Amino acid sequence: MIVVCIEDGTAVSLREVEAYTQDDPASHSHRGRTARNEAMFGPPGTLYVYRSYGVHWCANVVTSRSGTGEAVLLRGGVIVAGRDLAVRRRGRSDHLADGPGKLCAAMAITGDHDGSSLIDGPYRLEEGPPCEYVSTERIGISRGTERRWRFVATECGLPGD
DNA sequence: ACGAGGATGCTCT
DNA sequence: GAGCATCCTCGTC
Repeated sequence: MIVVCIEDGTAVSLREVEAYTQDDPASHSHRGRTARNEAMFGPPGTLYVYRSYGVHWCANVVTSRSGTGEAVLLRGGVIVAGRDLAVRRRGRSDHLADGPGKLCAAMAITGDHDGSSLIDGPYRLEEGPPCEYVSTERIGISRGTERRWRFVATECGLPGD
Protein backbone atom coordinates (compact mmCIF):
# COMPACT_ATOMS: atom_id res chain seq x y z
CA MET A 1 0.00 0.00 0.00
CA ILE A 2 1.09 3.59 -0.60
CA VAL A 3 0.97 6.34 2.00
CA VAL A 4 1.01 10.06 1.22
CA CYS A 5 2.70 12.17 3.91
CA ILE A 6 3.06 15.90 4.58
CA GLU A 7 5.89 17.60 6.45
CA ASP A 8 3.41 18.58 9.18
CA GLY A 9 2.97 14.90 10.11
CA THR A 10 -0.34 14.21 8.41
CA ALA A 11 -0.49 10.96 6.44
CA VAL A 12 -3.16 9.10 4.47
CA SER A 13 -2.96 5.48 3.41
CA LEU A 14 -4.50 5.10 -0.04
CA ARG A 15 -7.39 2.65 -0.21
CA GLU A 16 -8.92 3.59 -3.53
CA VAL A 17 -7.32 4.86 -6.73
CA GLU A 18 -8.26 5.06 -10.42
CA ALA A 19 -5.94 4.93 -13.43
CA TYR A 20 -6.23 7.22 -16.45
CA THR A 21 -4.20 7.13 -19.66
CA GLN A 22 -4.10 9.33 -22.74
CA ASP A 23 -5.86 6.84 -25.03
CA ASP A 24 -8.65 6.63 -22.45
CA PRO A 25 -11.77 8.64 -23.35
CA ALA A 26 -12.47 9.28 -19.67
CA SER A 27 -9.08 10.87 -19.07
CA HIS A 28 -8.42 14.59 -18.83
CA SER A 29 -5.33 13.98 -20.96
CA HIS A 30 -7.29 12.31 -23.76
CA ARG A 31 -7.65 15.44 -25.92
CA GLY A 32 -4.01 16.43 -25.48
CA ARG A 33 -2.29 19.12 -23.46
CA THR A 34 -4.26 22.11 -22.23
CA ALA A 35 -3.54 24.74 -19.60
CA ARG A 36 -5.48 22.70 -17.04
CA ASN A 37 -3.92 19.26 -17.57
CA GLU A 38 -0.34 20.38 -18.22
CA ALA A 39 0.89 18.78 -14.98
CA MET A 40 -0.49 15.41 -16.10
CA PHE A 41 2.19 15.33 -18.79
CA GLY A 42 5.01 15.98 -16.32
CA PRO A 43 7.52 13.44 -14.98
CA PRO A 44 6.51 10.53 -12.71
CA GLY A 45 5.67 11.67 -9.19
CA THR A 46 4.18 14.96 -10.36
CA LEU A 47 0.94 16.06 -8.68
CA TYR A 48 -1.91 16.92 -11.02
CA VAL A 49 -4.58 18.81 -9.06
CA TYR A 50 -7.80 20.01 -10.67
CA ARG A 51 -11.04 21.53 -9.45
CA SER A 52 -14.03 19.25 -9.57
CA TYR A 53 -17.57 20.55 -10.05
CA GLY A 54 -16.26 24.03 -9.33
CA VAL A 55 -16.05 23.20 -5.64
CA HIS A 56 -13.54 20.53 -4.68
CA TRP A 57 -9.90 19.76 -5.37
CA CYS A 58 -8.92 16.32 -6.68
CA ALA A 59 -5.35 15.00 -6.81
CA ASN A 60 -3.60 12.65 -9.23
CA VAL A 61 -0.07 11.28 -9.28
CA VAL A 62 1.69 11.01 -12.64
CA THR A 63 2.77 7.38 -13.08
CA SER A 64 4.57 7.23 -16.42
CA ARG A 65 7.33 9.13 -18.16
CA SER A 66 6.98 12.76 -19.24
CA GLY A 67 4.60 13.40 -22.10
CA THR A 68 2.55 10.21 -21.79
CA GLY A 69 -0.34 11.75 -19.82
CA GLU A 70 -0.82 8.83 -17.46
CA ALA A 71 -1.86 9.37 -13.84
CA VAL A 72 -3.66 7.83 -10.90
CA LEU A 73 -6.52 9.63 -9.17
CA LEU A 74 -6.37 9.49 -5.35
CA ARG A 75 -9.98 8.56 -4.79
CA GLY A 76 -9.96 7.66 -1.11
CA GLY A 77 -7.93 6.68 1.91
CA VAL A 78 -7.67 6.48 5.68
CA ILE A 79 -5.90 9.09 7.81
CA VAL A 80 -3.16 7.24 9.68
CA ALA A 81 -1.28 10.19 11.22
CA GLY A 82 -2.09 13.79 12.13
CA ARG A 83 -5.76 13.00 12.58
CA ASP A 84 -6.38 16.18 14.63
CA LEU A 85 -5.13 18.35 11.77
CA ALA A 86 -7.25 16.45 9.25
CA VAL A 87 -10.33 16.87 11.45
CA ARG A 88 -9.72 20.61 11.68
CA ARG A 89 -9.29 20.93 7.90
CA ARG A 90 -12.44 18.91 7.20
CA GLY A 91 -14.54 20.59 9.85
CA ARG A 92 -15.84 17.22 11.01
CA SER A 93 -14.52 14.08 12.65
CA ASP A 94 -15.88 11.37 10.35
CA HIS A 95 -15.54 10.64 6.62
CA LEU A 96 -12.18 12.40 6.64
CA ALA A 97 -10.77 11.08 3.34
CA ASP A 98 -13.29 8.65 1.81
CA GLY A 99 -13.57 10.59 -1.46
CA PRO A 100 -11.21 12.46 -3.78
CA GLY A 101 -12.34 15.92 -2.67
CA LYS A 102 -12.37 14.92 0.99
CA LEU A 103 -8.89 13.40 0.74
CA CYS A 104 -7.53 16.66 -0.68
CA ALA A 105 -9.26 18.71 2.00
CA ALA A 106 -7.93 16.50 4.79
CA MET A 107 -4.40 16.65 3.37
CA ALA A 108 -4.60 20.37 2.50
CA ILE A 109 -3.94 19.69 -1.19
CA THR A 110 -5.07 22.61 -3.38
CA GLY A 111 -4.48 24.02 -6.84
CA ASP A 112 -1.31 25.60 -5.47
CA HIS A 113 0.21 22.11 -5.50
CA ASP A 114 -0.65 21.44 -9.15
CA GLY A 115 2.58 20.49 -10.92
CA SER A 116 4.59 20.06 -7.73
CA SER A 117 6.73 16.96 -7.14
CA LEU A 118 6.10 14.16 -4.66
CA ILE A 119 9.80 13.28 -4.83
CA ASP A 120 11.33 16.37 -3.24
CA GLY A 121 8.46 18.62 -2.13
CA PRO A 122 6.56 18.92 1.17
CA TYR A 123 4.37 15.98 0.12
CA ARG A 124 6.04 12.57 -0.10
CA LEU A 125 5.14 8.98 -0.94
CA GLU A 126 5.96 6.14 1.43
CA GLU A 127 5.64 2.40 1.13
CA GLY A 128 3.20 0.94 3.67
CA PRO A 129 2.35 -2.67 4.57
CA PRO A 130 1.49 -5.02 1.69
CA CYS A 131 -2.13 -5.14 0.68
CA GLU A 132 -4.62 -6.97 -1.54
CA TYR A 133 -6.52 -5.09 -4.24
CA VAL A 134 -9.58 -5.71 -6.35
CA SER A 135 -10.28 -3.87 -9.61
CA THR A 136 -13.74 -2.54 -10.41
CA GLU A 137 -15.44 -0.12 -12.76
CA ARG A 138 -14.43 3.51 -12.32
CA ILE A 139 -16.84 5.95 -10.71
CA GLY A 140 -18.40 9.18 -11.92
CA ILE A 141 -17.46 8.87 -15.59
CA SER A 142 -19.62 8.36 -18.67
CA ARG A 143 -17.01 7.13 -21.18
CA GLY A 144 -14.39 4.40 -20.90
CA THR A 145 -16.43 2.57 -18.29
CA GLU A 146 -15.39 -0.82 -19.70
CA ARG A 147 -11.88 -0.29 -18.28
CA ARG A 148 -11.98 -1.65 -14.76
CA TRP A 149 -9.22 0.61 -13.52
CA ARG A 150 -10.57 1.45 -10.08
CA PHE A 151 -8.44 -0.36 -7.50
CA VAL A 152 -9.75 -0.82 -3.97
CA ALA A 153 -7.55 -2.10 -1.14
CA THR A 154 -8.77 -5.00 0.98
CA GLU A 155 -7.24 -6.96 3.83
CA CYS A 156 -4.89 -4.15 4.81
CA GLY A 157 -4.78 -4.98 8.50
CA LEU A 158 -5.61 -1.40 9.39
CA PRO A 159 -8.81 -0.04 10.93
CA GLY A 160 -11.26 1.63 8.56
CA ASP A 161 -12.48 5.20 8.94
C1' DA B 1 -28.55 3.07 5.29
C1' DC B 2 -29.78 5.22 1.17
C1' DG B 3 -31.25 8.42 -2.42
C1' DA B 4 -32.52 12.88 -4.33
C1' DG B 5 -31.24 17.57 -5.09
C1' DG B 6 -28.61 21.78 -4.90
C1' DA B 7 -24.17 24.38 -4.78
C1' DT B 8 -20.55 25.94 -7.63
C1' DG B 9 -16.89 27.56 -11.25
C1' DC B 10 -13.85 26.26 -14.71
C1' DT B 11 -12.93 24.13 -19.36
C1' DC B 12 -13.84 23.37 -23.84
C1' DT B 13 -17.54 23.36 -27.65
C1' DG C 1 -23.82 27.08 -22.70
C1' DA C 2 -23.19 22.24 -21.59
C1' DG C 3 -20.80 19.09 -18.91
C1' DC C 4 -18.35 17.60 -15.46
C1' DA C 5 -12.94 11.94 -12.34
C1' DT C 6 -17.90 15.73 -6.07
C1' DC C 7 -19.80 16.69 -1.39
C1' DC C 8 -23.22 17.89 1.90
C1' DT C 9 -27.83 18.15 3.83
C1' DC C 10 -32.14 16.57 4.53
C1' DG C 11 -35.79 13.56 3.61
C1' DT C 12 -37.42 8.70 3.91
C1' DC C 13 -37.22 3.81 5.36
